[in-house]
Amino acid sequence: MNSERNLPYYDTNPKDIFRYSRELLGQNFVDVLSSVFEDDKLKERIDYYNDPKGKGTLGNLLEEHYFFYKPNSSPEPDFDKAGVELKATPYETTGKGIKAGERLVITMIPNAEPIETEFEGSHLEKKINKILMIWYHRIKNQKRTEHSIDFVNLYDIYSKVCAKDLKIILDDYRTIVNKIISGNAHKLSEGDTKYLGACTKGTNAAKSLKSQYYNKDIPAKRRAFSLKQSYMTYVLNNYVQPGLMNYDAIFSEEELKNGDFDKKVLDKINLYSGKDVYELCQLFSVPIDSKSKQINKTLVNRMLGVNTDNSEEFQKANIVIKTIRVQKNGNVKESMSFPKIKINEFINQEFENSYEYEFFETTRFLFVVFRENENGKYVLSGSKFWNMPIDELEEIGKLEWNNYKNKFIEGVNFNIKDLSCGKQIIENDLPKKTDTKIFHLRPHSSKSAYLINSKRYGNGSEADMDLLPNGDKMTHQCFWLNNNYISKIIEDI
DNA sequence: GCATGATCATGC
DNA sequence: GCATGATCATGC
Repeated sequence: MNSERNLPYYDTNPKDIFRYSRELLGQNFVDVLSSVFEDDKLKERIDYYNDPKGKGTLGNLLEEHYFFYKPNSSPEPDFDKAGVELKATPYETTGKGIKAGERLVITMIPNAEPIETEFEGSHLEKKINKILMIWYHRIKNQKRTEHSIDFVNLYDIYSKVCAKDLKIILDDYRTIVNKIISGNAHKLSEGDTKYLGACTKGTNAAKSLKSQYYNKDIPAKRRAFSLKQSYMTYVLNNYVQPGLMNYDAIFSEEELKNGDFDKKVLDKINLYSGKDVYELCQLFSVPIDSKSKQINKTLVNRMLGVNTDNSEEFQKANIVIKTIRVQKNGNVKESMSFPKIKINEFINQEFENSYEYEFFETTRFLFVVFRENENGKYVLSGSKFWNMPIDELEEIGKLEWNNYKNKFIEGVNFNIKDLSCGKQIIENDLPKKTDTKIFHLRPHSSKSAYLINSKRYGNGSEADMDLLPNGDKMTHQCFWLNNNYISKIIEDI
């Protein structure tokens, strides 16, 4: 069909497509349209692609008006003769550099028919093995068509640089396929896997449940295979613009030959089970500083054989290392903190689109447990990977999250309490940890600071406070994963 | 001994 | 100075 068209490039060879694509560099999407349309028609097209409710995506724009083929949702690659899939994808600038703006959605996971058990020869393989990535700079409040196209790369999963990634992607494919075949498609979550994820499709995924092929009783959200945002950030900073990020890798290609990344990680840590923190410090020549709060995390990185704060694989997979101390009495010593919230953003979100939902759905944790022995020393007892089960997140998590949101909207009341030691603490009537099962909200700042009825309290500064709807301010808050919830997760290690 | 509010340590 | 990870301290 393509042969009938008079294309400005050969669409049978990936290299020709790539060369032609590179001519986009430095242009924005208006430039692309301007070379094809004039006047009213140009204006109409620009408006069409800027309409946030419209179906025209920037990817469609390029397909239709730069590569000159009709957008389709076929399971075949976009450039079928060359076997190349086209993806326009955003990147963003952050304080620390650049990051991928989104996960890269590849192709729908079938729900009405069997899933292909082998990656090789699958629909996914056809769509993912060669991807022409066209990266545009997404800037807040800028019109979509004005984003500039800054990078173009041909991602080849079978290339040398991706060799290690492929092993992990194959692991991930197996994980997802196994969950679907066992009739658990409704329990899929992006946190289940490392580079390849099963993401929900559409903003109303929760409302558009479909019956699953392997379990007729329980419907599941429609999901798509995607490359996780954390992985895309790595691709951007290492394959597209090499040298921007540097992390030590845990494994060589040879070590990953047979897959099974998770087990190999756990083995590396469990090798040191039974040793206390003091012994481990000596073993890894880590200075012993009793006041250091991150010594255990440093030790975990050493056990994994990396000298950077995080490893390449964990960075790509959005795996977060959390060290956990369990006291003699069996209790987890502390709840686990997360980034602080911004109350005025928090109350204007729906749970399904919230930072917390996104965080817990996509993040995979490596819990490393240190248990206190009879001498009061903390001894490494083991480790496990964990991500929050999606049903807990969507039922209990949602309820608890909404209780906080509603309380903020309704109004927070304070009680100023003078302690006998001369200090003052400010109590509030937000839901308490005891009211929750999974997570609770608590202060998180360097100092406490409040503005209540125009009066200041606490030792902190303006920067320690967050604005409430009624104009009062309170110390920055963040969600904490309850220590007793964590206890149950790690009781077997 | 635990819950809750307050604060510390580190790296950039 | 701030984000992040982690831990402390008081009162019940």
